[in-house]
This record gives sequence, structure tokens and C-alpha cells, in this order.
Amino acid sequence: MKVLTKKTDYAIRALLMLGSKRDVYVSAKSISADQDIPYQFLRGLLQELIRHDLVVSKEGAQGGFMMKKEPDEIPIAQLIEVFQGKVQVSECMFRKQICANRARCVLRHEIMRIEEVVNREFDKVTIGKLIRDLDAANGVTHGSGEKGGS
Amino acid sequence: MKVLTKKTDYAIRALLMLGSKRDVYVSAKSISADQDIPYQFLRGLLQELIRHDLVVSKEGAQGGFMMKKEPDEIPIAQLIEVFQGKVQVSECMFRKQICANRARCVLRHEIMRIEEVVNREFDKVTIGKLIRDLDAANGVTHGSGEKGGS
DNA sequence: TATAACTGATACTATATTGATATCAATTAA
DNA sequence: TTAATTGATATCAATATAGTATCAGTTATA
Ligand code: FES
Ligand code: FES
Repeated sequence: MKVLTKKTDYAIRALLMLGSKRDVYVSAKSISADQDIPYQFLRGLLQELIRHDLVVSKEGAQGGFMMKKEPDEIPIAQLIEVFQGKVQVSECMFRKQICANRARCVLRHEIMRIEEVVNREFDKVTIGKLIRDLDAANGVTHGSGEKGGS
Repeated sequence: MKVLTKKTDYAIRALLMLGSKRDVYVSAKSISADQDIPYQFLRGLLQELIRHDLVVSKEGAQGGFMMKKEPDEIPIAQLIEVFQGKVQVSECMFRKQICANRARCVLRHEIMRIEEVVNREFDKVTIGKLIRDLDAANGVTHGSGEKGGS
């Protein structure tokens, strides 16, 4: 059971990049190259992020995409919701036996409890947190191999 | 995002029934009718449960299926694993940037932490627990409407 | 003003997964 | 003997996922 689809995965990685380079427009082309995400697929998903008010874009030469919200205000729970729909453990289990008195359905209750736990976890992890983790890891190990960028 | 597929859902409901009627063989036909599960689909899934040592069967007239393990020893985590594979949040996110030094990948670490939380929750809910919840609910409300069986 | 570098918007294709059905052989209680 | 049942496959349709292609519109800048 794979929780994150490629699309959500890619979106997180794209946002991680936009969140690192603030206040400049980053082109889909460069994100695609940098993060190894299929170009047109990325384009599509960026449009969805715009529609959901997470990023803004600028058309034309030197155009691109930029974060609209603070990275800390984007939990991956939201990205899952955008690309895969709200987390639901089961639509409605055990239909025939119990759904007559649905209000008291203990099974449903148990399932919903799990849903909350899962959602809470995905809410705790924000793009901002991931960026900081990433920076910290790079800073601490600051390792051998390639060091600075351009 | 739907966590449980129909197959897992059906399997839980089938096991709930087998767990309630201990020490008798219950036919696929009766489970199908009782739980409103497509007959052949159920047959297939019961075979999988046999292969995974969760139920046993008896062929021929008056044959059917019976629990092999204690209901309390079957967490729904195991059923998810059987029918949908082990829970994994993401195969390997953020590949290009960090997978060079995979051992220190903080992102992967975060993802794995969530995986553990999710698994722990699904481990806590066993078929046995669900049966008791169900019985308790029926006992407590013992309500208006249909009461006894045959 | 031409043009290259971009985004916006769709339409399309391929593949995998999910959900469901059909068939036939073998077994067994009655 | 036969009806009820499982064992084992094969097949199919619907949906979801992943990825590609195309064309129109926008904008910096040479
Ligand atoms: S499963 Fe539908 S209400 Fe309980
Ligand atoms: S994403 Fe692959 S190791 Fe971090």
C-alpha cells in the first residue's frame, strides 16, 4: 500500500525547491531538471497548486512559479488532499449488518479514530519543516563531495 | 485517498463473521449473502486468507471456512499487508538531491516515522476487538426494531 | 518588433490496479 | 448418485495513475 502517489511526491519536491528559493520565479523547466520530474507532468501539477492557492506564476520569459504561502503553512496533509483526496480509511464498512443504526456503529467509530491519527501526523509535517530538516542535515554533515552552488 | 480497498474491507467483514461463529464451517455462499459480498470475489479472497494461514476450509457438502487463529491475533494491519502490501508512505522521495547520502536522509527519516505511527494504529485494531465492539454495541442498545435471529 | 522563454489549457495514450464474473474440476455429506 | 461445496484459473470492465503532445497566449529583451 503506497500512501503517496508520484504526483503528490513530485509536488512536495517542487514545493521544497520553491520554498528554498524565495522571492524569485522558478521555471518549470528548472524544477523539472533539478528534481528529475517529467516536464509536462510537473506543469500540470503546478497548475493544480495554483488553483489551490499554494503558488503563483508569472508568464513569459523569466517567468515561473513562486510560493504564495509560508512553507510552514503547507502541511503535506494538504497536498495529499489536493492530489489524492481527503484521507479516508473506508467509505462505509460493514454495511449490511450495522448501517441500519449508523449513529451507533462502533466499527465506523474505530475507523474514524484512525483517520484522525493519520491526518494529525500528516498535518505535523510541513514543507517548512522538511526544508529545515534538509538544511540542517546538509549543514551538519557539510560533507565531502560537491559543496556550494553557483 | 482511500486506505482500504474493497478486498480488504470484504476480508475484514468475512473474518468478523467467521470470528463470531466459531467451530463451525461457514460457506462462502452464506458469507456472501450475509455480508453482501460478490460471491466469486469472496471465494478468491478466502483462498488468499487460507494461503496466509488465517482460515481453514473443508471441501464438499456442508463444507466451508473457519478461523484458524484467534481473532485477537489478527490485526487489520495484517490484512492490509496481505491484500495491499505493506504500508509505505513513499518509495524513496526526493531522490536526486539527497539519495547520494541516503543514510543521513532526514526526509526519509520523517516519512518512516509516519509509517510507524500508521502501522501501530492498524496493529491495535484486531478482528477480536471489532467483534467485541460490535457485540457491546448490540448489547447496549439492544434496541427497537429487529431483535433475534432465526 | 521579432523572438525565445515562458505559462495556460487541453487532449491524448499507456499501463497498472481494482473490482467483478465465469468456468470446470475435485471433494464430500446425505 | 447428486447437490452442495471448495480449488484453481481465466477473463473482463472500470478506474486510477503516470506520462506525453500540442497549441495558444504572455513577456523580457536583443
Ligand atoms: S459501516 Fe456503515 S455505519 Fe458502520
Ligand atoms: S528520498 Fe531517497 S533517501 Fe531520501
